[in-house]
Amino acid sequence: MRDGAATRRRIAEEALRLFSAKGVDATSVRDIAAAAGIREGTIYVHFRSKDDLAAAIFRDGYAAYARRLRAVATGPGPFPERLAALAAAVCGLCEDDPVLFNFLLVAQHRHLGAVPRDGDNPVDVVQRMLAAAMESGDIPARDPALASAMVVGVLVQAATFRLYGRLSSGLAECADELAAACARVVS
Amino acid sequence: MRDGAATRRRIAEEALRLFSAKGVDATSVRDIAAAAGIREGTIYVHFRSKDDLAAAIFRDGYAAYARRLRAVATGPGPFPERLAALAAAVCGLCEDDPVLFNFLLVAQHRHLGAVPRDGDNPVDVVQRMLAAAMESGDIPARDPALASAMVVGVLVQAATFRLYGRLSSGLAECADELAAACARVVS
DNA sequence: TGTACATCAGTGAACGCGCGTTCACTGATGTAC
DNA sequence: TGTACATCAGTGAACGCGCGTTCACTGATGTAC
Repeated sequence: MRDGAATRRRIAEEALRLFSAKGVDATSVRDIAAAAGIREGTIYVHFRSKDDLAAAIFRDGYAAYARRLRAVATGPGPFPERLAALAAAVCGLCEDDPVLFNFLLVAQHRHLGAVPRDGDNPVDVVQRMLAAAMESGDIPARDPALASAMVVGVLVQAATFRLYGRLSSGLAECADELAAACARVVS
Repeated sequence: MRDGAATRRRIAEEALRLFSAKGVDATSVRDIAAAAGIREGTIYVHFRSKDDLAAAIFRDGYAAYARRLRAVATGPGPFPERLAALAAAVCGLCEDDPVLFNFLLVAQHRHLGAVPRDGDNPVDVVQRMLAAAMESGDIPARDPALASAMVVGVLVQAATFRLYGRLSSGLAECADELAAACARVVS
């Protein structure tokens, strides 16, 4: 009955953990309240609805993800280095916070429609980076959307395989190989 | 009150359509029954539960998908041709039956755990094809799982972009370019 | 061909359960005087 | 410093609704004689 911001954070944290593990629909408001050590009603002090909670978690996680990618994608270095850094960043995000990564992966199909196309979006970050590289002649020109599908596909599918236990090694050990694959696929 | 097999097929068809459009959880048994022109109880004549229905649709769709890929992946031609045929097959499946493709995409995270690793699995088909190509020296040796992630990633992400309207052209027009991208990424 | 019967797809109404959400209330905290 | 008050995070019990599922029953169909 004190620090509202901390409670809100705890609700979001526990909801993310449960949404990621069981899916949004299989997680009840009571599950979340119990995990956060509060009553159901309290959730509605901080969020308008369960759907609003899920959307807020997705929006924030997706935006944070985009920010981290933008930081390496728009750096000053040469394109090949920035592409390698991008691959490493995706591997790092998947390894460091698999719960968030898995949630974004599973929930994307539900929330992607509501994502703004303003750059707070990991895919747009990649697409702009590749479009700029085409303009400056670093890579051959092709449809930037298709090129970003290739790079995103290589990285996200590898991360997905990792989450599903299809990969024998960790993503960190694959980062260099994935970076090289991204370079090959857009070359 | 007559042809049970036809009714079962109609239930599965309408359920697939609704599951693909709204998601499994947002589709009620009553929705499916109404779409199929029957009463709710009839669904339980043909399926043990709603979950069983969704699982059966996923299993059958995934297996059919695997069969079509296996047909082109294990053909007699040289590896580059078979890889190109694989890319074309994925594009064809996405364009010909976007409802099924979208359902498999969205529902995979729920049902992938129950998928057997016996080759009735699109990913295993690709992985085996690439492992064989490595053995015969068609492509450099690397972790087959990682290599299949790259190829599957390129193709599925392009198809995903297509379904989300991120691609200006159809997948059929991209098939050649995607085939080339797959060849580059495993080279 | 006509009759009796078994089968089973399909019906229709009902079941209870768990869900998301609401709301009057509590009580700790910070602030004004 | 002490008192009165406003604020608002959090409670606890309850709400009704829609969900998946059940089941006794119907009646069309195919079969045996």
